[in-house]
Amino acid sequence: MEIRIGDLAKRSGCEVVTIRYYEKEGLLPKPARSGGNFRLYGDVHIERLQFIRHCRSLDMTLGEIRTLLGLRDNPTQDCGEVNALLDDHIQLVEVRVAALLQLKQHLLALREKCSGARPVDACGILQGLSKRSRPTGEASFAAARTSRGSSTSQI
Amino acid sequence: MEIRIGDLAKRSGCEVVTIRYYEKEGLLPKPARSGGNFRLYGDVHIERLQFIRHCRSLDMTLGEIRTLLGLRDNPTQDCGEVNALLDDHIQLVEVRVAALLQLKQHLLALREKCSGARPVDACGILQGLSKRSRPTGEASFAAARTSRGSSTSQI
DNA sequence: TAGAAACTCTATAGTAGCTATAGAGTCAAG
DNA sequence: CTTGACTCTATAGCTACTATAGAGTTTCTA
Repeated sequence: MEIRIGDLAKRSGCEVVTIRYYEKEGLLPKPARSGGNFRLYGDVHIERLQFIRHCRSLDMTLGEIRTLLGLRDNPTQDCGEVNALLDDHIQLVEVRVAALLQLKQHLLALREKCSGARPVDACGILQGLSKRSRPTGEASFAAARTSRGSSTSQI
Repeated sequence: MEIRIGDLAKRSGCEVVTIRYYEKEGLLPKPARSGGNFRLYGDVHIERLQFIRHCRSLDMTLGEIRTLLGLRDNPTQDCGEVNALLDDHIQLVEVRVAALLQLKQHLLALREKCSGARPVDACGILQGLSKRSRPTGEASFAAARTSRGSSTSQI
């Protein structure tokens, strides 16, 4: 059973270009080609792409996924590395949540400085932003930084 | 009082290249130049860069900051737009927190599938990742996606 | 069987917010 | 007068894609 890239895209819920991108990045093996040079995928590719997309839906980086795929392809050792990778990932998420919650507190504090429709000159928010912020101890919010991407659809 | 880019970097806690980047992006006005073509900054630049860095520490995008700077530079209208921008930003943070918390639940559920040091072939995590995940309703975690940047230091 | 629509191909550039590098010029101290 | 610290411009790289151009292939319809 061989399908073309468009069908694989529909099945996996990701874009055609993304599949080609994964191939270029070495996450998906190069598939066979038809007479007209179209990519032809089989069950192995379908399962592997599902694996990748599931990992992505859990917000793993392509680097982490590469590691997991490597462990899957080399099933000699024990799965301690898999556990460790996932534990690290969970911890990362926890750090991000904490940073975001603190960030939200700062934003709310700032928001309270202006409630009305006064002229911009007198706006407490803009004035608050000009000062060298030190409301409760200026943490680094780098961990909270996010992309505003479109949805990662289901597989 | 005119300082060079390195001093401004030290004062603001951001890199020299970042300052030049902000200038290129039109967030910082082009400064005067010395005889040797070095940038010379005054109080106006210092305050403006502090404003920018504070906004960045609150995780605003350069686009949002551009808007705020525009409102600051055009102080004719009321500050309703400032409020609205901040409200949007707060809401965005809330959405991200919710997405991350759900993500964490999925990760923890996955993590429970393997606890021991069994061979990778039998690892419940890898097997869980191969299946077309639908643990409790596969949300889109796009809002939780983050960069793992270095710290945004204080100003 | 011709033509058009739908699909696929490669290659390249763009996104955000920087960071890193190369290669050259400037300035102050010893 | 040389050393070292600083600055300059321009370019490429990072993540995980997305968008575009221009060409070829396959499939459907008239």
